[in-house]
Amino acid sequence: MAATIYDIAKQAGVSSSTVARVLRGDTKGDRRDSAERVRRIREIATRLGYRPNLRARAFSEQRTKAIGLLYTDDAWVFEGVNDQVLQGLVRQLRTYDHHLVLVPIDQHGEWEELVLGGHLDGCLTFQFLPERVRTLLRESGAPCVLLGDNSDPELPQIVVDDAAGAYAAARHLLALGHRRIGFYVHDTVKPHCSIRDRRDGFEAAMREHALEPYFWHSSDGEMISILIRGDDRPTALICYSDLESTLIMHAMWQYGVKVPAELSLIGFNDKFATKYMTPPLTTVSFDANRIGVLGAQMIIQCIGKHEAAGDERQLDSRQKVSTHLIIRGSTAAPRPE
Amino acid sequence: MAATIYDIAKQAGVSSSTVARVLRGDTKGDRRDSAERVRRIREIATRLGYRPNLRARAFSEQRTKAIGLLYTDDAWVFEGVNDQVLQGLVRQLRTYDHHLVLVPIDQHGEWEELVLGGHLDGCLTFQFLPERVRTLLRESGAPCVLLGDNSDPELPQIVVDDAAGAYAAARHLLALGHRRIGFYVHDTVKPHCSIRDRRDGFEAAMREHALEPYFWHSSDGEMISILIRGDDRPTALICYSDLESTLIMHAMWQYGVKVPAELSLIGFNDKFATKYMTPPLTTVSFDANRIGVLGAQMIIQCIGKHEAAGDERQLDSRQKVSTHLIIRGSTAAPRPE
DNA sequence: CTGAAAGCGCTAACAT
DNA sequence: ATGTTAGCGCTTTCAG
Repeated sequence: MAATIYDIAKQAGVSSSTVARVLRGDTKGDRRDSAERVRRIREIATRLGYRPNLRARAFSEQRTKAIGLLYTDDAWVFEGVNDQVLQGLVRQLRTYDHHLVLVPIDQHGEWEELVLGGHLDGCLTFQFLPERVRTLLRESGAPCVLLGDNSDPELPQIVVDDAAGAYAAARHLLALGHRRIGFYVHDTVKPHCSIRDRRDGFEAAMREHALEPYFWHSSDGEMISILIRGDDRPTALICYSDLESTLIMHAMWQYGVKVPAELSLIGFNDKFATKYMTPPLTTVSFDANRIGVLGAQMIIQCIGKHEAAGDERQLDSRQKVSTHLIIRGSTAAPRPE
Repeated sequence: MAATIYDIAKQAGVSSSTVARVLRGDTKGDRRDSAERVRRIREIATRLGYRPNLRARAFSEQRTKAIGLLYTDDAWVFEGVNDQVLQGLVRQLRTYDHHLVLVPIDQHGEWEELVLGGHLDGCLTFQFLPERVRTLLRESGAPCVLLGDNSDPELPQIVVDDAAGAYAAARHLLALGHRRIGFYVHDTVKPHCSIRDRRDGFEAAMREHALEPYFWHSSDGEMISILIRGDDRPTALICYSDLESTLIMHAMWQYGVKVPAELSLIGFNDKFATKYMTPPLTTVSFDANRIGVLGAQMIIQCIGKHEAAGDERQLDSRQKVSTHLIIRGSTAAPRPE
């Protein structure tokens, strides 16, 4: 049986609240005897291997120090760059003495218990959540922060400057002399604000040159057939993510279309493997880890338990993470026609 | 303010324990008036939007339904195939009404509070943990299950049949006619039982043919220089993971060594992208998701709270997940010399 | 079948 | 500065 403050109190011959105070470090004891007592209490606590019972504390303080990461789609959390967001998030939360709980939102609604039952002090999410979820969240009173999503202006959020990234990508291609440039999103990609934002950035750059901004939201099969059709095919393609880049790069290799000589390719996200593609992929990159770090700061701030450590300045409720273009081997000037 | 069982009790004119029982479904009420009461209590609970307070319940029941995933190395959790393990784990735990907490083990030892403070009913880990961690775990009384690790025979574990996978890989190469075959591990790979196991499987196959089982544990630079040196270089390489495959495949492309004509390559793990490498990678695959599912079942079984739903048979405390070889384009018969 | 009451271990307001 | 006491909301035993 684990030791409690009562056990310590009994052995030390003091009251439990004294023990609690001493152990919390709330001891201004200047007087001699007091200091001695403090020392003894500490000593007994150590000897007994005392550890505060977190369940009791959570009950008493009415908070668990648990932050939930809500998601409906596993792939979106684990398969993209969001794994890096997760890393940053978890580590940063630990520095605030909080921990992260993974909460997949399923049909059965067990997750509702978690949220409404007060097990979570706050929530984070990568995605625009179903209306029902958002209603429940509001009801629960737990604050919620959006990670890499700007679909709900009401919520504090960490967003990526996707538009700037796509704009830079397009400008790079334009500078190389490309004119027929397309933007491609695989049709299995779930709706997300980044699609809109990246497309916007791309189109802005094209408009500046009065060029047609081709856009495809289709299966890889369809996209590939467009790319290998001889006439009027784009000479450069900006892909929504590294998924598309991978598929297209592979298909071009199969069909003998040379990258970058016959087709320039730009991806998004800079996943590890794309650096080792043949050729290495030119890609738009951003510091995903930082999204997690900022998200952690933001949710802690929202919970408002931050007050004690008031040394950090307030974060604005909308943080933007910048993007930058990494130029590698998959882009080059188009072949003269 | 959230409604409690007392609020309901007052409105229904019954005691709180009656409410608790009814809400738990522990109602054998056959008698007329009783059934009516039950109905009314339920009705009031719904109207008040009652949700059991999880913090109070955790305190009372002395368990949180939280399972911790302990890890020291972010990469090992998020960057390999373990993300799939995670997916399976989280989903399966939900079906048991438990949730997963990510617990990075850091220097500062805040994680100790979590474990020793009784916030976790059980633990899982991918890695052989530092001695100190294991001691504390034992002390805390929370059961611990190993995922894809067999380094501690005392603990229940889910392991991968890595030896069989490597054996199959080697047999495939031998059948193609290769004789100089190597096994390569990148020197940044952290120590893990799978290295030993895969190597063992490889060596077993080589021994059957009385062939020398080359083994390298080195930087990619060193490995590459061996592969491009003309004489006596291996004609086939089994890589410890897809990391090595990716690096080697890329380097061979750079140096103009044809895969598979001049070098056959086999990877491990079957990550998404390897299917789209040029050429597509022959690889050893296993159902990573299943490791998570089994891990969840195992830890729940260890916690012993499973008893209520005794419909499932006991799991043996050592589960093995099988591997199989996926033959794609990166392996072929060696060039005649 | 129902109600009363103890207990889970800690925090915090209040009294000394 | 220290002790007393009242919660926090649920589960569970024990009477009735």
